Amino acid sequence: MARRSDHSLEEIKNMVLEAARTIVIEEGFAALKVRRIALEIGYTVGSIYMVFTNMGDLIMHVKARTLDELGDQLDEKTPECAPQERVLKLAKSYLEFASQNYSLWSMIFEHRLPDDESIPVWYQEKVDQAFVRVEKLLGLLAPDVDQSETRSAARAIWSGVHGICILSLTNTLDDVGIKDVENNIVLLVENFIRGWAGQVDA
Amino acid sequence: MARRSDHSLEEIKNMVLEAARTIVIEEGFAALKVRRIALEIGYTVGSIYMVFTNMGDLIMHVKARTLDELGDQLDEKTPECAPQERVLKLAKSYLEFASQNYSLWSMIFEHRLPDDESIPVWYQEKVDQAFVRVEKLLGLLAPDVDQSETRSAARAIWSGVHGICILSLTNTLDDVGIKDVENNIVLLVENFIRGWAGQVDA
DNA sequence: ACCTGAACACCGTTCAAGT
DNA sequence: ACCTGAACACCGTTCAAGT
Repeated sequence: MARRSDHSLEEIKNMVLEAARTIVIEEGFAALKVRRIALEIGYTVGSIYMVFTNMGDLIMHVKARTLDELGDQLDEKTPECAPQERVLKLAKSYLEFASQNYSLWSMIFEHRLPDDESIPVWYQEKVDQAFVRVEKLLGLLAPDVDQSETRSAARAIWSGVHGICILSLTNTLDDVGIKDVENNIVLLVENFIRGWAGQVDA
Repeated sequence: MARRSDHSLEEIKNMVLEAARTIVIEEGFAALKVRRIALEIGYTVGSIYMVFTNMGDLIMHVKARTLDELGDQLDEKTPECAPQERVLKLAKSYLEFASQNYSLWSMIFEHRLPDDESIPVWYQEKVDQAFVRVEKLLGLLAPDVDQSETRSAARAIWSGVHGICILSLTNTLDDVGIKDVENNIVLLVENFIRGWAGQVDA
C-alpha cells in the first residue's frame, strides 16, 4: 500500500535494484520482469519508469553493481605477493566469483542491448577496470616490454581466463567439476606467463 | 498462397531453417520471431509447430547448422602443416568465421535454453568436435604427455581463444580493429604453446 | 492429412486520470 | 508531484475449424 512520498525517487531506485538482484539470484535472469519487480517492492509498473528509462537501463545498472562487487572481491582475495602468483590468484578469484554468483555474473554476458543503443561510458569504464589489474601485474613482470604490448598481453590472458569460465560454467556446471575448471585456468595462466616472461631468453 | 502438400514436412523444415538463418544474418538474432518466419516462407504460424516442437528447438537447429559450417571452414582453411603452426591457423580461422558470420556465431552463445531443458546430445556432440581438432594437434606436439592432460590443455587454449573472440567482437567491433584481435590470439596461442611444449626442458 | 487463423497468456511501455 | 492501472502493441503457443 505504498503511497506517494513514502519513499524518495532515490530510495525507490535502490528498492528496484535490490529487488531485481534478488529475483535474478533466486530465479535467474529469465525471470526478471517489470511486473515481478513492481510486485516485490509494493509499487505498480508505472513507478519503475519514473526511476529507469526502460528495462535495458535497469538491467545495465544491475550489471554495473555486479561489476563493482566483482572488483571488490578481486582486490580482497588477492593480497600482495609476487606478480606471477598474483595473476594466478586473480584468475582463480574470478572463477570463484563467477561460480558463486553465477546468475548475476552470466547475466552480464547474456544480456545485449539493442544495436541502436551504445554502451554507456560509465559502464564501459567499469569493464575496463577489470583488465587494468592484470595489466599492472604484467608490467611488473616484464618492465622492459612496451606498455602497448603489456596491455595486449593482459587482454589476451584475461579474455582467455574468461573464455574458460564462460564455456565451462554455462554449459555443464555439473559434469565438469569446478576443480577441473580451475586446473584449466592454472594451465592457461602458468603456461602463458612462462612463455611470455621467458620469451627474451628463448 | 501455399496449399497443403505443396511441400513435404521435410521441405517445410528446411524452408523454416533457411528463412530463420536469413533473418538472423540480415536483421540479427533479436529479429527472429515465429510470425516473421511464417511470413517469409508463405505459411502461417501454426505450420512451424508441425516441424519444430517450439522456438527453442528451432533455434537449436539453426545453431547446429552454424556449428557444421564452422567445422567445415576450420578444416578447409587449415591445411596440413606443423602442429604448432596449425593450432595457430585454427585459432585465426575461428576468429575469421566469428567476425564474418557474427550474427549466426554470437547467437550460439546469446541463446540459452530454459533451466528445465537439457542440451540435446546430438548438439553437444557437435560442440565437442571443435575441441577435438586442437586436442589432436597438441597430442602431436607433446606425444609423451598424458592424454587427459593434453585434453585439458586443448580445452584451455581453445576456450582462451574463444574468450578473446567473444569479448572483442561483441562489445566493440568497430573501435578495436580485427587485426588487434588477431594479434591477441597469436599472443595467447604462441606463448601458451611455448610455455606448454617447453615445460620439460625448463 | 495438412494447414489456417483466431484466441490465449504474457511481455514492455505509455499516459490520462486520480490523490 | 507522485503514483496508478487500464490500454496498446507485440510475443510464443495452442487447437477447433476448414479444405
